[in-house]
Amino acid sequence: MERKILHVDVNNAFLSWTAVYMLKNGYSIDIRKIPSIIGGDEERRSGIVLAKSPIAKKFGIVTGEPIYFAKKKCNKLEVFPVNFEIFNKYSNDLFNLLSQYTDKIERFSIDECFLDLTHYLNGKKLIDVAYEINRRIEEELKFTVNVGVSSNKLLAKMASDFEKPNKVHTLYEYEIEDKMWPLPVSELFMIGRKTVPKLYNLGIRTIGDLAKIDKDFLVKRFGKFGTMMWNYANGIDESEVIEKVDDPKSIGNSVTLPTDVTNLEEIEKIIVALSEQVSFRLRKHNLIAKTVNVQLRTKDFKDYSHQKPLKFPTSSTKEIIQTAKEILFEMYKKEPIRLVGVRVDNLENKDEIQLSFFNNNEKQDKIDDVLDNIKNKYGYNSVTRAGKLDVENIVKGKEKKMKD
DNA sequence: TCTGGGGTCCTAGGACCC
DNA sequence: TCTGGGGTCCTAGGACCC
Repeated sequence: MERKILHVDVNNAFLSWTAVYMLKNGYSIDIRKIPSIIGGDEERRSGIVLAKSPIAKKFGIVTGEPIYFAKKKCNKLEVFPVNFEIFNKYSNDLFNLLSQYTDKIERFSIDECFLDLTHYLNGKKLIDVAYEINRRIEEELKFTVNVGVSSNKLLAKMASDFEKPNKVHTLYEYEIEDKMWPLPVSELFMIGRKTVPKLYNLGIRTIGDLAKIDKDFLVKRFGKFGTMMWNYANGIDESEVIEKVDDPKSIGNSVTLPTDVTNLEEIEKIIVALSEQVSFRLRKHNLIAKTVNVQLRTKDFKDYSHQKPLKFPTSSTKEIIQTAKEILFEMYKKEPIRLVGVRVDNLENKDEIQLSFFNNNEKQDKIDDVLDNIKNKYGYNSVTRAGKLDVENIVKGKEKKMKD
């Protein structure tokens, strides 16, 4: 039986949400209608474009490029900061509205959802529901979305990417040849900047070229990825819309440093602050980790990562800091470091882990517990170790609030 | 005053075992 | 007595997404 799938994608999400928030709080200009971007902090060396207005786009500004370049393309460009508190609120508003239509809904990212309406249409037509959702979001939430309509997730997602903003598009199987095959192969989901040149070398320029090439040839050349590319180019995708109540598979925190650092003790302090944040989030999910991973990026953008199993699965701040430090000492080669990251992998539910494998250090758990409660009540930065304020500022400064 | 930060998944190659 | 080979697990690195 053919499935009834929608993909809902917020138009210029970060910029639109910031615009809605500002208008609501008395700002008279709609920043969606001027040359504007949402960008990182240039002083912190995280100055890249995260979202752009349609007018900014006309100046040739692209997502991901340095703000410095963007400003050169348009000298009237207005730059607004990131505020994830606002983004999460509007993301939840969107999700709650869409949840009225089906229980089978997947939050694919902060600004995208898949809906499976196969058993939830109650006699309505899928396309009518798509238009209704499109209209209701604009009226009730004051930002716009594109809605893609099809029989699987891949096609619905490709459809929502057609003409923007505020549009509803279908991409059914019988439309693939007309609507999808003429597009450049780079437009296909999962074909990124490294794969495009490889395909070009094989004479593959459009999604249609990819669809028509011999599948076995692609599989020999690209393995599993070849199978996936070929299936996608032919509009084949059996994956289910999954309501993701499931736990994360890894939790990480990384930070670009205001200046390159070569001093090991400095990097160590950063590692401590990052580990604290990671283990705090781990406990929030009631998870324990089996592996710790440390990432370093050198000043010329070379990334290194090393991992190490914890002696026993844990969410203890002390243990995670300890292991992260050991990894750092093993891997650090006296180079100038631009970015430092800590992440935990191989996560398990704390209640499900076998007791014999779980070294239950009640005293340490109690300390983490007390500090977590204070953080939950008064904010993450309310608890700070003596002499660590500078580092906290670097790590937490990323999340600094947008002041009017 | 050039290049974020959060993730997921895959793969090549080495270690180790029988 | 020159060099096996299959299976499994682990690690580092890299691809992609938003």
